[in-house]
Amino acid sequence: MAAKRGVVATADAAQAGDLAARGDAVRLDDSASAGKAPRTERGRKTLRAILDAAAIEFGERGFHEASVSGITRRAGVALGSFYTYFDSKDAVFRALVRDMSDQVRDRVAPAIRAAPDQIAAERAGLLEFIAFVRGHKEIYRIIDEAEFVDPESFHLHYATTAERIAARLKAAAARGEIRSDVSEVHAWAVMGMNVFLGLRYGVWTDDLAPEAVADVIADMLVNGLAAQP
Amino acid sequence: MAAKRGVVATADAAQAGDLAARGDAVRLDDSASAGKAPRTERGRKTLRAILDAAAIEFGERGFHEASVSGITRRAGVALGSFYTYFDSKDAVFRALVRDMSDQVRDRVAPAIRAAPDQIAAERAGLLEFIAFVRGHKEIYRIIDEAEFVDPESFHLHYATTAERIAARLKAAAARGEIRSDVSEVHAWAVMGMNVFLGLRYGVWTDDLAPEAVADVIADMLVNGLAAQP
DNA sequence: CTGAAACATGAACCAGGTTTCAACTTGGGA
DNA sequence: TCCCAAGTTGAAACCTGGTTCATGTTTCAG
Repeated sequence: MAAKRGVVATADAAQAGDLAARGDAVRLDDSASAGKAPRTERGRKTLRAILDAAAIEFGERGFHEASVSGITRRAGVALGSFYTYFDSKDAVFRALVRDMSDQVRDRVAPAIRAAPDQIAAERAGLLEFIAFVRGHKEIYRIIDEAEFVDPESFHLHYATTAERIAARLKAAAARGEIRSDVSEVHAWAVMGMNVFLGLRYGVWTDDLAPEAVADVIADMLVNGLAAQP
Repeated sequence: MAAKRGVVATADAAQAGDLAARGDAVRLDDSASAGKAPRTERGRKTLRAILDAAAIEFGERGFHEASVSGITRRAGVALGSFYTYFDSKDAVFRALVRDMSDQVRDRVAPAIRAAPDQIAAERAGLLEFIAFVRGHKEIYRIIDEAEFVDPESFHLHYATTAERIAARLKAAAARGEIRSDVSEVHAWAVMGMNVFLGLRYGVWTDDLAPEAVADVIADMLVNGLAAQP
């Protein structure tokens, strides 16, 4: 768990520490609504506290149950300060969805890149994804709820994820590592598997090691479900 | 498209015709909140109109954007009549989630039962599921939003679906039709694939025939992703 | 036919939460 | 040191929509 960062970081907000720990100032500034980016260090700290608090508030209560006053209370700032950085409740949510989507990608991509072959890559990707989810159980509530609150981001998240999977499968096929006829359908199948396995073994319970899940799936990707010889 | 059923069925409500066409009186009576089941034919018609309208309203606008007055307007009944049958907005939603969950099962199960072997069964199940989804695009919005509005139903829906899949895979394994080590992990993988393929090829666009999707997946279940000899 | 139960109606009530705003504080550059 | 743009504050205006309820209408068993 990250240490507190100044007086504005309440105990609650500190729980989302690594969101802030990335310390990505450019992306942080982008997160605020247009024309509302902070201009001083003080402002950046407040924006950060609000974003961290929002991730927790939305994750725990869902978009509609969540309240702006709940966010500011967790962040330890006044209600009005929220509107210094965001135009609306919707706006923070949108910022958060984009941020979460980016975080998953940034976390999973390196693991995939480091794998020696494509089956190992899919295994590593799933493994890393489940691990990520265990540390960010709020991600499902936020991305799933985007279907209703911010459909564009929802669509974009899954469309680009599927495209990324399709691209890497096709590249692997070109290298002869997997079957040559891989398609968008395979990509969506892989994505669907991963998302549901993340929900079941990442969010719902920790009763099975991510490695065990990844092993089963890697084996299934190689051999299918057919009876083994 | 089903024909209108009496004056209370507005054009909008009639779109969800087959919900009513099942004409399952017992389940319909269950749908109302406790102690609010209709006792006359007139009451049953009104409840049915409200349920049909609710499916459309929730499907189009999502739970929170949807309004009780929107439901009653579509159903062609007064606002107060809603509370003759349901205790709250949450209550209709809950009734609808259970109903949708049952509908999917009732539609997919026979197709699976009729298949000659387990791979054919999985293919038929996916095929039927995509077909069902194309006729009920609102199902994703309703079941997905249950994660927030009615978590128990959401959990139950996926937990029981996964159990059903696991059970049929294990039975097939016992018959020697598929690999003998199938587990809950395989079941969740299959479910995840199906759900996402339904979203992509059932809800998002109709650009690929369900048969084509099902063929690709059936082949993948037999041979995996590994390079073909 | 008749009356009591079931059903229908929609204006009004009300709680809860978003957003505004005018007054106040802070901090860093000149 | 002084100044002012940036940032902070929280009470209250404002909205929205769920729920209630008193009144009127329909149904059907006896």
